[in-house]
Amino acid sequence: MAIKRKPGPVREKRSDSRERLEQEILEAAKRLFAQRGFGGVSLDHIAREVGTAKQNLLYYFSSKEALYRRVLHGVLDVWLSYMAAITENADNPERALRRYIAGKLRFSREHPFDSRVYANEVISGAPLFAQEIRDRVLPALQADIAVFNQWAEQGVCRKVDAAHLMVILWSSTQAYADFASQICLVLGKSEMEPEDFAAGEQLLVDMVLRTVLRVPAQTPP
Amino acid sequence: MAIKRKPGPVREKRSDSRERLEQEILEAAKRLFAQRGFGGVSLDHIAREVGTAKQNLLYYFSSKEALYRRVLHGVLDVWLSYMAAITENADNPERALRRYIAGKLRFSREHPFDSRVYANEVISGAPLFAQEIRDRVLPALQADIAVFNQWAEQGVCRKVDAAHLMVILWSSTQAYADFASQICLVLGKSEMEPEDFAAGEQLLVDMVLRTVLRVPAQTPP
DNA sequence: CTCAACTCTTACCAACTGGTAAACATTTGG
DNA sequence: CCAAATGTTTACCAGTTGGTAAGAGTTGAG
Repeated sequence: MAIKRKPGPVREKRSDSRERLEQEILEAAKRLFAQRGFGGVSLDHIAREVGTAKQNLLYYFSSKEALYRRVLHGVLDVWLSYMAAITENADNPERALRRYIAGKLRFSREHPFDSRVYANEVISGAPLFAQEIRDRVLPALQADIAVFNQWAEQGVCRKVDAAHLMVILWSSTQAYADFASQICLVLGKSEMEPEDFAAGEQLLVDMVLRTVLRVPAQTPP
Repeated sequence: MAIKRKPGPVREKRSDSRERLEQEILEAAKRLFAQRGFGGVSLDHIAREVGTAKQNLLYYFSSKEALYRRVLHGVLDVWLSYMAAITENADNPERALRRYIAGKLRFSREHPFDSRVYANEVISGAPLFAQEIRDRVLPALQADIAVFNQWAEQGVCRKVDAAHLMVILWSSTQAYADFASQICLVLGKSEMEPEDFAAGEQLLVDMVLRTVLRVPAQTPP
């Protein structure tokens, strides 16, 4: 549990060590915030998880809220890094949508804690997060919506309410991280497996392409 | 803020008064748990909201966890009461799906706090809730899935992965309660209006019917 | 009217909360 | 090797946490 401060044969530079511990703290904090929300986690709790003292956290992060904000910021970095598919494939709606959905589901599978931290924050009204969502998420999203509207105008796809389509895409892909415990109960498994993600992806892609595309996609019957 | 304990002209029976206060406590607790999660709310906090003392909560509910469980139980009551559409309309897939989606969205609009309490609990792994989900939600859900499979066998609708369809239906309808703050940001409003729910409903119904039905639904083009 | 049951309040408690101050230990540049 | 910068620990704090014990008010049935 407790981490070794003295490294192996090669001496670790102090700045490296600092960064490593900082990352460990952020990771542990993320896990715990994801599970219990901001108010349900104490600094002591996080510190114990990392194997150091609470006061040491406050050396690295000036307050609990500051730590939480750093976690949120990191979560958003990861989140956004999975979101570029639509604008990158603006010339090909089908590919754009397929990749977008695949990316978001990959995010849910690879970063469930990030997804849950995000969800917790939004559910509680995003008191600390609204500004950052406005600054970083909204522009990306509005670019996506603009691409949709462009497709519709060009007649290459059906006119849909792009904002609500995004809501549906988001929520159903994130559900595979946030509501994993419930999906497991439904599927009768203790843990989700790759094929479950694949099944969800296939269905969601099918639904979206049927709705959005003018010409049927080359889906297996 | 503080509630009057002395009632109006007609004297209130003791048992009525008790029940009323109990309900008030449950309501306040639900609101707060919805926003901050179990760990983020203190008994004192709830008590102040109701206008009584923390110790009085502990007279009505033996512990914080007991109170929380009661809230969860009530949430599930409401949740389930909106869920019967599919089995009730097993003879008519289109109507069943339309009503199911409409019902779940109505739940999100009319009971956002219930939805959020549910979401918080599931996100944190449903430690206290798993059994009740197994006992009360799963049967209803499996009945719905069975209806889907029956439709598919009868050839009246396309073969879809019913479990994952339910996941998508759930998550996207609940998103209109749980992620309301984010949807508002996207829509550029401070609050969602009935037409926003209607727009989401229309799109979701469209997507589902296109995917599930063999013959196109009578949707306006 | 009386008394027992019920409701609510006061007084506590030990454990924990986020946070501060300062002493101590360790590295590192010069 | 030394001093200054960088980390870590110890000691502490006032406020809050969930929970207990016991007393004070209030109510309704007989």
